[in-house]
Amino acid sequence: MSVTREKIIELGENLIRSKGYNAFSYQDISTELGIKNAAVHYYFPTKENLGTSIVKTNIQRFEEMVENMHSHGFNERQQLDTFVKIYLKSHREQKLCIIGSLASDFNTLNETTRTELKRMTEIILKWLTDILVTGKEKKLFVFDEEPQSKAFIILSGMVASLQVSRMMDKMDYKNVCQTIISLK
Amino acid sequence: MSVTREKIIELGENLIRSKGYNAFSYQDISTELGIKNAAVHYYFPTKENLGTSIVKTNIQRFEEMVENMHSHGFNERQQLDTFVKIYLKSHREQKLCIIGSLASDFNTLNETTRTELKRMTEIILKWLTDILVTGKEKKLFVFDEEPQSKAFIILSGMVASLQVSRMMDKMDYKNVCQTIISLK
DNA sequence: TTTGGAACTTACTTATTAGTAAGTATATTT
DNA sequence: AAATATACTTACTAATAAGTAAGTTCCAAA
Repeated sequence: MSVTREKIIELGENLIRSKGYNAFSYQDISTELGIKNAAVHYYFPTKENLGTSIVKTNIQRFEEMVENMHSHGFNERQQLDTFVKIYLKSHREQKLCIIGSLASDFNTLNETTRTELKRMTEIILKWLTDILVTGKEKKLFVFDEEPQSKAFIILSGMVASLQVSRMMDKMDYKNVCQTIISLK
Repeated sequence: MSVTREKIIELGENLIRSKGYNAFSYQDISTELGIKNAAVHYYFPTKENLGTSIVKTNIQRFEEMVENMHSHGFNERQQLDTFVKIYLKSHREQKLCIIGSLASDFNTLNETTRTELKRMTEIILKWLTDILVTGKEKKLFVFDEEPQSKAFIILSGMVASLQVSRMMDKMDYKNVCQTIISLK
């Protein structure tokens, strides 16, 4: 695959996560890459195309991470910790996650991008739920709630704590993440 | 105060909460109100003015709600339930809360709107923390975490559950809220 | 050596945006 | 009755947005 194409996706993702979908333009990308506006359209004819590709890339990256954890024999706790680490990194970079950024602009997204975003959310929630169920069976986690609700709350907590923490100066973000998962 | 002015603020708030700050225009407002674009600028010269006024109005509304609860002798549990009800209503209306919507666009907001949004977040978090502390003293709530962390997690949970639930079809949102506060 | 395609640029168009300057109608005050 | 203020409209400007059509450069295959 083309290097420029990959750079556009990467830059687009970072722009969405820092400025938001409706605040970034093809000009932002082309200027940064030292190419012309039309060159971005060459790879992604419309902004919808780019948006959808960015979400698809994120899904792929997540699935690769999960596969990677399996092949390394990570247990459920280690897998959950790895997931939380993604958010710790986002917090350090002062960026939102792709779900949180696009969720706010959901009503302005086109159908295909929406569908992919929904799919991504469902994939993560399913993975989280599975991990919670198996981890509980293995007595790695202790909790009383429905695994599905618990998964939903962990994801919501991660997504919004990035958003809210951006508005708070002093914040023990790591501690907040620990409390959110709070699986003894 | 002018009726038109109030209508603009109300409409602007709803537009931010459904489309996002960078996706709505003065045209959206003027068309809906049957007035001209310039009439909106008459009341709010710049979009920054409008954004700031919308946040300020929300702060005022929140403070009035708190005063109202105090004068009605609501205990801490009743107060927390009232707070959660705001989010249940938002969920029914398929809208985000003002904090969640603007948090995503935070980096594109001007300084004054940012400051007001920060102030609003701090006011809510302080109120939540106080309620948790007092409610725990009165043995209305039982929890082990730091009240500040708990307050942060409750707010984050409410904010993001609106965002994430918008992407999920079937959802027991009320149950999720109950689990988030999960104060026995 | 030509042909074809990939990766662009040039040079636009059209639409929409925030914002403004100057004017008008109507009601209120002096 | 004249002056003033309120609440707009008319008619713009300048900037930026997404998107496109046609051309160019360069490399690799036939």
